[in-house]
Amino acid sequence: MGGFRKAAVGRPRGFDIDEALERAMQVFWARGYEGASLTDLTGAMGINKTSMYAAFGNKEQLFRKALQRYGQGPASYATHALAEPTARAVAEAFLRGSVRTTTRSDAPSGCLTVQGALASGDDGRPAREVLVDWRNDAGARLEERFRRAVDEGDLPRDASPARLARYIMTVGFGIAVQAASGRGPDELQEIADTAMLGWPR
Amino acid sequence: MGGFRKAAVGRPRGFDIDEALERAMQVFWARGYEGASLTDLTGAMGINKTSMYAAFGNKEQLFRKALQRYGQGPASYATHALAEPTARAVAEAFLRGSVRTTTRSDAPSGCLTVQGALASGDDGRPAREVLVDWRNDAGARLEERFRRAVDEGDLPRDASPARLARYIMTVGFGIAVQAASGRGPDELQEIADTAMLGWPR
DNA sequence: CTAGTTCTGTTCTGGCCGGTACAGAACCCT
DNA sequence: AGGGTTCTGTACCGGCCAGAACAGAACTAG
Repeated sequence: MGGFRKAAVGRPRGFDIDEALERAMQVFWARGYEGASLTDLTGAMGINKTSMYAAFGNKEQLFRKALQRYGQGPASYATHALAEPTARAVAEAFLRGSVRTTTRSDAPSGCLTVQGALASGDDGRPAREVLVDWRNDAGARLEERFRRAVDEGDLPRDASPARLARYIMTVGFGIAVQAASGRGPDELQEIADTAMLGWPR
Repeated sequence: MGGFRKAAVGRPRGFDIDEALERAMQVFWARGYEGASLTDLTGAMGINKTSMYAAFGNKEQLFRKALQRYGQGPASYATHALAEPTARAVAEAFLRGSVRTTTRSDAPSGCLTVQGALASGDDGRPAREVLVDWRNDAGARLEERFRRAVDEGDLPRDASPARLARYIMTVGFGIAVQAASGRGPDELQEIADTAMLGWPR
């Protein structure tokens, strides 16, 4: 009884909701939350406003869906990196992933979660808050992974998981800013390598 | 024979142009270029639109003036740091300055040049470009200083000034993002210290 | 076929955006 | 005093914003 995601009755949707979300994600990625107007979004999605509202609710909910997709797609490196066997390998994979993701040729430069809403007017506040949470979550998962590494003896006893996680996140954010400024993948990977020079041995 | 900055004749300006610019800078700092509306700006400046247009030209020129003031005021650490005697001291002073500036209690969190316009709509493009230039300039001056350090034997022969400068800039940007996410000065200084662990000896 | 449901395109809204026109106020110089 | 100049306040502009109303189209279930 009930709980169908998609209704079996009524006029069928005339567009691919997944593809439309992908396009919307790219627009948010390039222009940020407030910088992306409904006209920009629906234009890229190939639908009109009414269809967008029917399918996603409103602009903010569309953004949340797009962010979710971002986390499962382009930013999945942040999760996959945690599976590396050592803390060093995790950090390296994380930074390598951030370099690749922020300099893809088929997507905007930079990181959606950084560009999305660092500063904004009042309308952008909800987006800003959800992005702050998103970034903090990513840091917390990294910290947890490093804590495990200490427990396993992979990191020295006196290493601070929180400190290392914050450091790696910070470098990742910095890489995103540099990518948005137009730096290429080679320069950024060099930065990532430099950042690992001080890693505990 | 002309060239007067301020006219000697006509009704005198009814507000302190310097103080108004200071207020405008803070609004741009907190909300970014596009996020700061003329209503926000003139409200904080204590004047109305007409006066702002008469004094500064338009929103973009006001932003440029505010950015200039930012460089000479809150962000002057970037220049002062270059005067430190060693490359390590320069890097440390630069990061320390970025931590302090992005976590001042009397100013918005974060860095104006990062928050101002990372991503934006079409209207924000000029601001975005001027900020990219600003950030690149800061990196170039750091690189030049490190190059001198190599010449002086202060840094090892095989050290890459460009690489080190980009790394320090990247960490500075990352710190700015973290500050905007609400991190406090102690956490950020710890990050800065961590970032220096890999510095060439 | 009809009724019910859902999607689509057009049209409209009130509000805010950056920017301007204009009249009057406040000053200097003669 | 009077003219020239510059600043200030009000009122206004077209344009875009996010969002809603509504009619009709396209489907399923009976």
